[in-house]
Amino acid sequence: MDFLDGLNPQQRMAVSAPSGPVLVLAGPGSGKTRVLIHRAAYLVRHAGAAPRSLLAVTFTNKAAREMQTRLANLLADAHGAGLPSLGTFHAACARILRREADRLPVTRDFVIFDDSDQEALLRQVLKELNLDPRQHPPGRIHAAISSAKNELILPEAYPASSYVAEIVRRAYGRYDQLLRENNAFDFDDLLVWAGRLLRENDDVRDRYRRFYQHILVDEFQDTNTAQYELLRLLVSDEPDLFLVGDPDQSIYRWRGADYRNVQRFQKDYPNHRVFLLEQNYRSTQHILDAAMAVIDRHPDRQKKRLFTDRGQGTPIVLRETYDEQEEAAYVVETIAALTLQKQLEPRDCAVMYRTNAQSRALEEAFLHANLPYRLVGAQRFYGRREVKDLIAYLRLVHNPADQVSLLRVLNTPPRGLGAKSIEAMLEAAARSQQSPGVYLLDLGRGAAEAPSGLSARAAGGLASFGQHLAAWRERAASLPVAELIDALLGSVRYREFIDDGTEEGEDRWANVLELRGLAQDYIDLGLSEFLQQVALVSDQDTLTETLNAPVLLTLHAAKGLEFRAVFVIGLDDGLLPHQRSFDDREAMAEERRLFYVGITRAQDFLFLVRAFRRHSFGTGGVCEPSRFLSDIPADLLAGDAGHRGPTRAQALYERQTRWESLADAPAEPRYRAGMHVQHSAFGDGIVMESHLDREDETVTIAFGQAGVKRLSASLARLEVLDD
DNA sequence: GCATCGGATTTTTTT
DNA sequence: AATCCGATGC
Repeated sequence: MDFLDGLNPQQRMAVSAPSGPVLVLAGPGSGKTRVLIHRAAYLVRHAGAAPRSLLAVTFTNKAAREMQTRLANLLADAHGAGLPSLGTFHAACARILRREADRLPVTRDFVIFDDSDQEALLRQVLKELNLDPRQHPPGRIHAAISSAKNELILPEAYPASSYVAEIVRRAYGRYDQLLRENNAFDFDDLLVWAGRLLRENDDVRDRYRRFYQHILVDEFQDTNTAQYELLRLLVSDEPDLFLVGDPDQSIYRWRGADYRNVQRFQKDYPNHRVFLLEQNYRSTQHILDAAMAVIDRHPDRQKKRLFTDRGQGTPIVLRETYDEQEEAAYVVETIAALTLQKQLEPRDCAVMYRTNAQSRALEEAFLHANLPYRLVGAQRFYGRREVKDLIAYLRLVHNPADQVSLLRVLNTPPRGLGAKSIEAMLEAAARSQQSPGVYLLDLGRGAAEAPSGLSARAAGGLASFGQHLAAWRERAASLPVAELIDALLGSVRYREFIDDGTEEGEDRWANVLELRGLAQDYIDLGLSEFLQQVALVSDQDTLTETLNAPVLLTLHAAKGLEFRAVFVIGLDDGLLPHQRSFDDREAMAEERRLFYVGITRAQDFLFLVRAFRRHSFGTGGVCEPSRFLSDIPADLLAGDAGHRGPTRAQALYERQTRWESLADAPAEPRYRAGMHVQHSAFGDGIVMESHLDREDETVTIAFGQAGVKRLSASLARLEVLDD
């Protein structure tokens, strides 16, 4: 079969374009991922490219994974020649940096600092510089440093244009220094240093240029300066660059993304070709018309005309509710009604909002209705304390120079090492010109002098920690990660610390075991690769595909997804567009695009919802409808936009009756009592009970070895052996 | 060294 | 309103 079949003429032209710089401007739902994947396949099948000479980069792991699977299918019989390199910008950079570590101010064992590590390090910096973290919030300084890095501005070049800027400049310099001392890169460094490596080492650059002859980029509108420069360094003078993107969907400006890279590219590569994908395969014409009405108000943009052959569809519903409770109730009720009428499945529905805080009212409403839901983002698995603790232990074992991790675990669980002992230890380490971790190792085997002025107990505690660390390091060299974790947890009696017998304690311990299970799943990965995996994979992936429930997510998180029914809630001026964007033209334009992204996620049904009154920060206020709403022509809309006032009692009553009928028609649990399952850490077991809760399925299993455990189905990776 | 209290803070967050 | 951080007191 020819894989150009099934593509429309525009898609086909883009896919089979001659080698060279290509820009595909693709409207929402126009099959841009499809085009990217087919282009990769085309290069291998028709242009005779070696799969390995392809590099495809995406922004999310999810996109990378999807591409991987689909590409593997397309290239199924061309196996043996290997598969293209495929991953996120950050993962690709980490791979390169690891390989070329001897040219860098870190060792091959460097670790990757995430946001909370970065903030911890910044707190340390502020302390050193005698700055009050209240007046200079670490988060804000971190943001400033991050955008400087994304703009490729080095600390020395950071403009000290104001007092605050001077503070940032100094913090930035010291922060970077400390990162090197910790043998660490932060997220942004991965891009910055990969670029630096290629810029400063001609031989390395030539090597990669020869190796990657074809580069493909997804969501190009979201690249930042560092990423764009990196691309320029990676391609030769006659580049085969295939970029896919949509400037109308650029929503990460505040993270340094610059859709003007699209224009920059057109200027830098005057011989490029542009392809426009305008046919939409996702939404009804009503939805597209509304989307275009919103985005056409956007100044200076290349106009795209979106069309579909899916027909007009149903009108868009605009609904004004009294407050956020009624807003949430309306959403739940409507989803309930749609699913009861069998118009669609619960999983076909999504609720999108501007800020995470808005999920709260929704969660309560779903909870009250006894309906399950799936929440994207918010409470992150890797953000949980116990998970971070364990990762910090592993990182310390892997890289004793990692001071941030050391300080995190040194007294966790408490072992009598308080602020004073730690200070003395840091001082002694500095005096012996060692990183604190290495110093503790020395102290453990009696090769270093104990810190002065400490109680025997504290000094003993430090030495004993050093001995433990040495023992773990020894084991790390020979044991799989999962077994190292066992040894570690056992020797610090972590379970006793975290699991206090309450339900919460059990959950915490279960999270620890899930991480262990993950290590078991990636049994082939060494400690280094495992840590990198953990650092670069976010848990957007925790989204359970199997649970049949509506999805709650921010508009940002919704990009790239589609649902039959979409509710965009909180359409109030001040929320969308967000108040903080009011006085910034560019920011307002981005709010508009954000709304556009939300609208264009919908396939069949679109609900736009707002509340007359909204409680924020304790004070309840009356709000105006979003200014974007007036851009949508009235003839596309249905609903009761003029209806105001407290209909709560009535709504409450209705809710009650509908929920009762719904309670017995929830989504199906995946596991049933009596099933025989296998867990990577606990072995074989029998399911005793399983139920759906808010965003997941909780399974109670009796394991032969490990006893009875309650696990969450989305994380546990259970394998069903037989029912 | 740990618990508790008080005060400040509150956009979005691919990696 | 709720949460998180830091300082204070035991």
